[in-house]
Amino acid sequence: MQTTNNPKETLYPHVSVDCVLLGIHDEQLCVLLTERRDAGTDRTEYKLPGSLIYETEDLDDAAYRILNEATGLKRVPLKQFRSFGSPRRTANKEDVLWLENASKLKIGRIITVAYLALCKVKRLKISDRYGPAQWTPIARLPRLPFDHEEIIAAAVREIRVWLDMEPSIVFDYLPQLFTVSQLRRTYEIIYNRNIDVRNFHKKMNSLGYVVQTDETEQGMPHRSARFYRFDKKEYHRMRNKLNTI
Amino acid sequence: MQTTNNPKETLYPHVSVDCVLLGIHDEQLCVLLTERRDAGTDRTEYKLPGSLIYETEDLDDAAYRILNEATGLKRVPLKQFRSFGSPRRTANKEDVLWLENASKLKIGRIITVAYLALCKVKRLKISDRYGPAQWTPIARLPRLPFDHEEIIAAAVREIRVWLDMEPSIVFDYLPQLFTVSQLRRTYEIIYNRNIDVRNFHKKMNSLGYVVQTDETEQGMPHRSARFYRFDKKEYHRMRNKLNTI
DNA sequence: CCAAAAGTGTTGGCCCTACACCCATGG
DNA sequence: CCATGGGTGTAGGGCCAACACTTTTGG
Repeated sequence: MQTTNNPKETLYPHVSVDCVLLGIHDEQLCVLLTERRDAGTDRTEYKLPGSLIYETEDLDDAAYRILNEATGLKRVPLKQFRSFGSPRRTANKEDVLWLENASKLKIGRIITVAYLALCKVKRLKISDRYGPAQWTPIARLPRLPFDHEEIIAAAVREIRVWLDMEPSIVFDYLPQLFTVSQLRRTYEIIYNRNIDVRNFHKKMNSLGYVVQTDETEQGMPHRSARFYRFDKKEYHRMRNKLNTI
Repeated sequence: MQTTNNPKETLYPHVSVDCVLLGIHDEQLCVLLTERRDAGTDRTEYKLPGSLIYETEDLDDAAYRILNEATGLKRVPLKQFRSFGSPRRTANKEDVLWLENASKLKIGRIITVAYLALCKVKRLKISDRYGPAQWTPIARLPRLPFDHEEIIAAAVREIRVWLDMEPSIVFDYLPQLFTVSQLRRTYEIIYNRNIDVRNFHKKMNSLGYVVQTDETEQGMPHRSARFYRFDKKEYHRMRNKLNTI
């Protein structure tokens, strides 16, 4: 892959970054998987988007690079949530062969640092670098290489904690104008439970940073829903107030 | 350090594990630092207990090895909380020289995986492998190598979140029999705020897994306090019930 | 008897939950 | 006019915070 000895273009074959990019498609929580073509076979297998880091690349920068290569997105909040380093990660020789082939490097052991994001499905641009990407329901994952299944399970647990502590990430996911229903469905799918409609309305109206607009959703075969927007300034004002107590 | 090519005794010079071992001493939150002797000088400097991992060593196993080498403890709950991999970690040449000297390996870039634990101060046994260890108040840290100051700051934020989600870790820290005061002081020091005595008593009595014993603390120049114990079975029973809803 | 810490209840506010009906729109 | 989802209020319970006095012990 690399063509020079410039450390910015030289891979560091000991540490990788994998991104668990979550999104919602057909009312299901999905994860973005990229195709992995095994040399010499015509099977198509899937894996988490990820890559070895470069010699002088920061972990966060590597995660944003992978995000961008896989989706075309740039400013989605990404969270490092755990590192996986079991020596048995590379127990499957087929996985190692594939990686050695893809990186042109001799691979021994690899520690991977896992990142998490909530992404808009629609904005997805298919990357030509790592093969096409595909949203796959969490509930119907194919067999994945290394410990990617374990990483995804940890990510699903983690995003709920993250969303509890930093509700703004859900607004990066939604369009600028959204209805309370869209917001509620998003929560329901991420937490995998039903949420009471009235209580949810009350809650959102009490927050202060979810504000009504005068616009409504048109063309629905039922009463039209009001659009709301996320007030980022108010959100950060409230957050700072809490932190300084 | 290593003497053979056995992978169990060969260091993997790309990934290290650092442990932020927190404890309470003189009513202050402290972190365990180990001495680092710089070759050729008689200065004594300090660092977090940590080490490169071995070729075939799991990250968690490395963390427990470091815990044991630094304190003699074996079964303290350790939590991986973040990895640090800025290429600028190794910007200070003195730090790199020291590490190369200590490991007898050429060091380029290192990613470190940071772990956290709450340890009993009293049980501390001084390790002879990495030099003596010393409890140092968080509020008065010396200059530390690499990004150890940043790692400690992240650990202090993290332990509060961890304790909120997994209250049992505080009972691993306390003696088997403890008074409500001891428990409360522990919380006060970790969260760095005062806690109302009556409310705290009520709360602990309502939990179900903090149970009275018939024993009392003797020899105090004031009314003697009742000892309580942690009911581990009840704790896990309640925890499972919550998770299955 | 004094100092020092142990222990104990009540109240109000906030937030969460449960719960049922009318409204607006497109077809 | 009907099907579909949009939108609304109240009451009860649990948890938290604030707050002051009596009890026990050793010296």
